[in-house]
Parts: sequence; C-alpha cells; structure tokens
Amino acid sequence: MTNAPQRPPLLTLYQSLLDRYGRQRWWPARTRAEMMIGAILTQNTAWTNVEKALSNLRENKALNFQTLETLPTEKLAEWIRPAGYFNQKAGYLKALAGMIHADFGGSLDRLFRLDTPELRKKLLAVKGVGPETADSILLYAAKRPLFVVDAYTRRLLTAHGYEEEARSSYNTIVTLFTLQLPADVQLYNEFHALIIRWGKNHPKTAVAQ
DNA sequence: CACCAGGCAAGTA
DNA sequence: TACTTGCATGGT
Repeated sequence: MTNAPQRPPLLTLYQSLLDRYGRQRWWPARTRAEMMIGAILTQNTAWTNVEKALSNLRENKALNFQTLETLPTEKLAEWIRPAGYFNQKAGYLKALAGMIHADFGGSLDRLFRLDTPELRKKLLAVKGVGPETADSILLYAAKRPLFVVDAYTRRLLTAHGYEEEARSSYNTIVTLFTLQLPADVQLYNEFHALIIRWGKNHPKTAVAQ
C-alpha cells in the first residue's frame, strides 16, 4: 500500500485492501475435509506445494478423514511429499483423523456441532494443530467469527505503524483485531484472505513499501 | 548459492 | 514466559 496512513484503523485497512485486490473468495477448497487437510499442509509452506500434495490425495481418493484414518502413515507421507515436512504432517493428519474417528464416529457434522470454545479446545488438543490452524478451521470450515493471525498479519501491522503490536503474542493480536472489527464471519474471512494476497506482493526480502 | 513459504512441537533457561 | 531447533519440498 503506497502512502498508507500511519496506524490506520483496521477497518480502514481492510477497505483499502478490498479496494485494491477485490474479493478473494476463500478458502480454496471444495469440502470441509479438504479445507482442514490443506490447513495442516500449508504450515510454513508455499501454497503451490500444498496444491501438488492435495492433487495427489485427490487422485488417490484420500481427501477425507475416513480414508486417512485407515491409511498407513508411510503411504500418506509419500503422497503429501511435495508439501514438505511430510513425515511430521502425515502424523498430524493421522492424529486429526484419529480424533474425528474416535470422538465423533468420523463425522465432521458431529465435530462441528460443538460450540466455539469447545471446538477450539478439541482442535488444539490434536498434535500438529496450533492456534493458526485451529482458528483457520474454525473460520473457514466451521464458519465461526474468529480472526486468524499469521506471519503476514504481523507484517501488515508492522508496515502500517503497529510495530509493537506486531511483536506481541498470537492472542494479543487476535484481540486487537477483534476489538476493532465487528464479529462477522464474512469480514474475517475476507480480511485474512486479503492479508495473504497483500503478503504475496510484499515478500520478506522486498524493500518496505 | 541463499532465502523464502498461509507453523508447530519439544527442549532449554 | 521467552527463546531455540528440527522439520523438507519447490520456487526465486
């Protein structure tokens, strides 16, 4: 954003990004299961690599937790190899599939029947699901109004005068956005997607502004 | 060649 | 609480 005002209200920042980039229509997934699997695979990983892994899973009819639950970890790791950290992520996906199977009979409908605090706790209890992954699932799969903070969010804050806030904890940044924005699923959805879109034009190595 | 990309867990102090 | 390290592929 050229000539960005110093510390613009976050809603103003949202409007600027929306004007500049337009609606993003996130998350890029056809089903809740695909969304959740993508959320694990994209951890610290370029989305283009995630797409290759998702294609492999789709070809093997494994974009669902019933299949992942019974799939050998080694086979899963082989299919998601392009997404990097494949041994870790295979274990993470198995853990998530195991939780859904053991506690909800394999039913995402039943999982998503939990209220937001319980659902968040349930997700965070799975090894490999941290705050960003949990909140992404809550926002984009469960449609709950939770603001998602990621590395780009911190960079956006830094670039617009919120330097100290950008260095604070995950939950502090969530609170910052939550207090300034109406609790609206569609707004949080679009804002986070726009922040990623902005981030792709502002790589770490680029000169600021 | 180095650095980066839609994090997280586990260990240390 | 606040660091540090390992995890790994594919693109620039």
